[in-house]
Amino acid sequence: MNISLENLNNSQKEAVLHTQGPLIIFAGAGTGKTRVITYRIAYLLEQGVKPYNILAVTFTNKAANEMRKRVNDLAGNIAQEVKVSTFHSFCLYLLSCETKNFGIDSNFLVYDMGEQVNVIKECIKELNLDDKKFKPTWVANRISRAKDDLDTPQDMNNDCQSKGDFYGKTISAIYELYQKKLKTYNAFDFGDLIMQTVLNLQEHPEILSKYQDKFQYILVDEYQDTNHAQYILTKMLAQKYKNICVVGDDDQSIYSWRGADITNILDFEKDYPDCKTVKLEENYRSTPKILERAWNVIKNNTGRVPKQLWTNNEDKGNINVFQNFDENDEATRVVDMILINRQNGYKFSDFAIFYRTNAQSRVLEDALRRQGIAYNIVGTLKFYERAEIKDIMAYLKLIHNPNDNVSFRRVVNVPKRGIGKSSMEKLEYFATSKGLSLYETLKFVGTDIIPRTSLVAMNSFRMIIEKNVMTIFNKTVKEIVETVIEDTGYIRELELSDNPENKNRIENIKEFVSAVEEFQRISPDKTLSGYLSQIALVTDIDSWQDSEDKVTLMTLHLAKGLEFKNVFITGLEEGRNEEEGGLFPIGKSAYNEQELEEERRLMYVGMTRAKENLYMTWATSRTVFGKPHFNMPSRFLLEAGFTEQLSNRSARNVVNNTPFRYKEDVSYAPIDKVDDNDTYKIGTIVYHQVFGNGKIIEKSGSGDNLKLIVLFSGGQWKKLLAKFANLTIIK
DNA sequence: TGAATCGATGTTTTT
DNA sequence: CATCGATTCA
Repeated sequence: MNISLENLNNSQKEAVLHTQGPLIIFAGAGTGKTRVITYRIAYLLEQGVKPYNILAVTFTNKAANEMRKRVNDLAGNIAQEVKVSTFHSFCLYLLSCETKNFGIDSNFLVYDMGEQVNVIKECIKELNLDDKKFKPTWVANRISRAKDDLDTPQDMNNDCQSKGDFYGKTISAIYELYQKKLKTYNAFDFGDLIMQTVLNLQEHPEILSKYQDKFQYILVDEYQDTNHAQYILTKMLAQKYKNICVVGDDDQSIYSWRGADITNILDFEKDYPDCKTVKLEENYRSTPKILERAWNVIKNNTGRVPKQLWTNNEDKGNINVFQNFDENDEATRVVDMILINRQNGYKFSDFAIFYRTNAQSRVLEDALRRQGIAYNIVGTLKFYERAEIKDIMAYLKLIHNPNDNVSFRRVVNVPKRGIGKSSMEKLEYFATSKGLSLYETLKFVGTDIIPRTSLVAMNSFRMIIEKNVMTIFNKTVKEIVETVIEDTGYIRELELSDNPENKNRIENIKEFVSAVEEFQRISPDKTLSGYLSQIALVTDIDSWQDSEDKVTLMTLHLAKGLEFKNVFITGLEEGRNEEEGGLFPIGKSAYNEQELEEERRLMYVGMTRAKENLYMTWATSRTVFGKPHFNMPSRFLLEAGFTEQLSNRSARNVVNNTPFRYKEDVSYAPIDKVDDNDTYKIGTIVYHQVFGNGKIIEKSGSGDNLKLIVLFSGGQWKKLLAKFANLTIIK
């Protein structure tokens, strides 16, 4: 092996060659981050570092797979032994290896969000709490955040006690019961995977030491998205050798709502005072135009690590901003632009449509389907979240661990066996009083507790599980799945009904069977238990194929790390007031500086995905919950420097004749962040004699020179000199 | 027991 | 508006 570093620029080379000691790489969008990581690993191997001494952590399986593949291409088969995985699968691996030492039942499972919420519902019921006041999903969220911060139920309780937070104290009680239940069901949720790994390693220094010696070289990708628990985990592992390299971009931190702590990247230099810092600022992805606009947006954020992307790329392509009448108009416009632009030789797979919320995808899908354009939608109805898949999975989980009450409840009457609510309640009651799982209880109850017909049905259900439990080691996972489908008559039931949806469901189950087959082919751990623990960590984007010639639709969050020649960012709408909220920046985030900055980073991420053409669209009217809402253009459009745009009807004609023209206001004044005038605040609603009511979106200058940009209802806006505009403040 | 109907409720974003 | 849950009726 002989790694040539010819293909790297100086900063990249610096990052690759610094093999000993802590290193932080600020890698802006499109600056060849993955290339640096893969070269770095290859270079380490060339220097004689053993592959099994290297750990590379990413956030998605897709990123992990890609990295593994690219290291392999570069360094050859030796790279197979490098541990490349996501945080979650790494912890799963570690916990599975150490079940004995950590005192964990080796049959443990990973619960997904739905299952997590189910258990929480149970807890709320059991504690006689009002589920209106303690919304299960909200509680689940609170608990997950606590785990991200490594807070135990006791920590949470103490914390809330000292703050006098009565509500939070109750949540800590739910949290405590929830943990107890997870223990009896022998399950971990996502947060547990990380937190339990950390806690156990803290408790067992000798085992920690073993892993420190094993992973002497640690690489963390997307470091800006790590939460406290993940931060502690990497810090612990790296403590002995301090060969830790983290790669990230504070401007692309978009997961704080999931516990990601941006200070982890900003404070790295404090943790490792002797660390080396490398900034990658040369962008190889986008045109100068795109970078300039993206920069205009992101520079409005405070507390950034100073850096600015630049590029030598050819200045081609264009940026278009479209105002549309409503969301249907917007969708039609997007599809029109795809069809027009395709005549320039682009494939459908060169286009991506991004949106802020999943709900926006439907209208876009309809428009694409009308034109017969093939599309791939990533994220909404996740494959493994479909009811039919979850049903089959629940059977598998029960076979793996019959005490899993969550799965038991899910499928005891699926397909219909005539087991109703009242019978289940009786079983539940009896199980609670005996302290047994539902499945165990079923073995003891007689007709004195549950009516004969129901009991017979329940027992036939139990026999299906039992029969499969006995053969679990003689069969492949695929065979078990097939037996389950056969024994339960799941597909037969679907075939009987003439619900057209059922055809899809059957297709999905068949797809599921082939996915299981695929698992068997590639996974080293081919057992049922291996399968179940893997599958919980699989996400939609992992299986997304970019080889097909299809338009890609996804949320802006999922877009991170990807690139497309043509990018649409849709729904760029500013709300008119705090109560109604907007779409992007979403909801109340426009009124909270921290949240607003995260929205801005999300916009930045979206824009920097584009290689050649960027389209940004918004609609004056958008239907929300069946009611039309009137919005104004997003402030991000203004920040980017677009104060004029191709408007509704005229735009389409302009576009058809000269497709790639765009209007922009190059003299757009830089935004003055100093708020030295309290009369006119950003967000203030004002009245103008000619234009009516509007909202102040931006301001610049001061005193007599104070300039305001006011967006008036109806979507038009004006730059006004405050001195002459004679505005009346409404609110 | 289970299908049907009514009403409340909700949208960020997801490993 | 669409989905989920609870309540009602066959």
